[in-house]
Amino acid sequence: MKELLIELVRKGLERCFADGTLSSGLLPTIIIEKPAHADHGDFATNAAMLLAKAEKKAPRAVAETLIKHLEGSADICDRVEVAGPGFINFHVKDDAWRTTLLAIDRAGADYGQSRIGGGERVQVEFVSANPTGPLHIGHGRGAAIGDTICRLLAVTGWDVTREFYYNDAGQQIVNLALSVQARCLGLEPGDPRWPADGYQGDYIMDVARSYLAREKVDADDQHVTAAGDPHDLDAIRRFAVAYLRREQDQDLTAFDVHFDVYSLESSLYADGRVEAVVRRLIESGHTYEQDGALWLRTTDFGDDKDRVMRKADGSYTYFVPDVAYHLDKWERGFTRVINEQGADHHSTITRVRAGLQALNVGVPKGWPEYVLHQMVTVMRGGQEVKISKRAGSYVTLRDLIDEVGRDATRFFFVMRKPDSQLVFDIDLAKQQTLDNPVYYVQYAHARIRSIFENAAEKGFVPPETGSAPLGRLATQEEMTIIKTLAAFPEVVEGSALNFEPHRITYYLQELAGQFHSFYNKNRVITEDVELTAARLFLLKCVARTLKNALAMLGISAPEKM
RNA sequence: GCGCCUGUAGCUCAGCUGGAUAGAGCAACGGACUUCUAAUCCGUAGGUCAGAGGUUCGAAUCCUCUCAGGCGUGCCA
Repeated sequence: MKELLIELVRKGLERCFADGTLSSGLLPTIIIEKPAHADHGDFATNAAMLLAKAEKKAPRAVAETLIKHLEGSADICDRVEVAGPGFINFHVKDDAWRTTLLAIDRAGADYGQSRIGGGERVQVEFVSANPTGPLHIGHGRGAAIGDTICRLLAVTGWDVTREFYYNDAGQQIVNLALSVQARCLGLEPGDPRWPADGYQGDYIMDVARSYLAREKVDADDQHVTAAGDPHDLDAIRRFAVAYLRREQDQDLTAFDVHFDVYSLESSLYADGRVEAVVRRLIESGHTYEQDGALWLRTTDFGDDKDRVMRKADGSYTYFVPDVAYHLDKWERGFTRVINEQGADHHSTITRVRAGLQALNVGVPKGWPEYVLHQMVTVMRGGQEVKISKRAGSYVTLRDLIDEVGRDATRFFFVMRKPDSQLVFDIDLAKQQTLDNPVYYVQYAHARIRSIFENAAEKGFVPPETGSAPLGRLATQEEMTIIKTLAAFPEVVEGSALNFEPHRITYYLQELAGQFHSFYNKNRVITEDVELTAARLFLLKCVARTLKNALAMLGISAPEKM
């Protein structure tokens, strides 16, 4: 609908310029928006106000001129009028609105999709948790946001690759192996022989027990059988990594999050990519030695201080393999890469980009793109649940899924825009009441299915496309719903382009609310066969749109509740 | 000190990239079940958009400064 009007206005302006009634010839970017108030019509454009200055005429006068040159508007609109300081308001015909239902029904499961991505490849890296413990609530938010962004990009025409990167080589992993070994030997935290930075969580005991029992673990990307020898630290390390990766995979699977590619930091060292990047950075002239360390002059690329690449002990700081990894992404041909991360790691952005710029291989300055999510605090019983990773006490993603369910957990994680800190109220998420938005939305879907079941018993079936007497849809509630349904593709597009999954949750709540409102005022199944058919058709479109939107969030649309 | 994020109704948050009279859900108050799911709906009340300047036809939105909170600012990741 919006596109039709943009085209209408554009042609109108061209006519004005052609016959000289408007002289500037400046074609502004035509913006069609939805006015805040219903009396201002369905759509409005500010084109005349934008042109007023160049035309040296009053905005309203420009608007009047433009309206006279809009041809074909009568097909779509009842009224087109100048309003306020110079807006042009479009009042779209009810029939034009009703017609959109046919397109929705025809599109079916594809309704809401578009091709703005043009089939371009895009890689999204998210979660990327190190295999040193279970996924916590912060990873959960990252998983939900990252996966939803992938789903949104996929339905808007991108070719999406989901990637998970993890560190299986650094000091953290050594600490992990030492911790498991300590447990194998029966040590406990506090023992003088307990490793200095050991992991104290109980899950370490599970790893040790499994290792000693010579179990075999299958992660998505790793398959390891335990050696069982408590003195073989290398074998313990390999086993522990695979074990914890498997745990993470199980959690992610339960969350309906799946990856196409796993990238290991160790592989960057093993095949020399890290060394190669260091060599190329030195050749670039952006490095120097000082205090026994090798530095990258990241201040050449907007950082506020230079950063150490190679420490005095000869090992590399974390961002060097990060640069090597991102160079690899670039060389794999991903011109578009999005990294979803916690905002607590935002300092890596400048460093990774600086490293890539220093390499001078044609990487654009803003590449890769980042979506950062702010912290999550967990509330239970009105109290904040404190997180202490060292002591091993924190709310895991698994806890949440088990306790509040996958659907509610996913909904809550994407309900706020990533930039906002999120308060995850476990009690609220668990409630199966109207306070809980995910149930509110799902209930709308289940309710419609229930109506269909009821209708079927009376011999009514939602009509096929084209055969529905749409003209019978005339109440205010019905028209409101139709207009909301018609806006869905734009909402999806905006949500995808801005990496803002929360827009879908707001849309869902709005549509569900409008349906509930309609339901309470109108009966669907009545003696009036035509009206019944029309309303069943409308509800078919509502259920379809709810289901499609929920699917974009990885949330189910239940038939019954 | 510096960088990033945030500040909108009592609470939790939207506000479509600068539009017309700033919205929703909770909480509060008052209503609606002999009818397709009351897990619902209808109504009332609630605002110095943190504050001060600026940009322009027009600012919650853009710029500057101030205040408050979070996160970073490591030869940790």
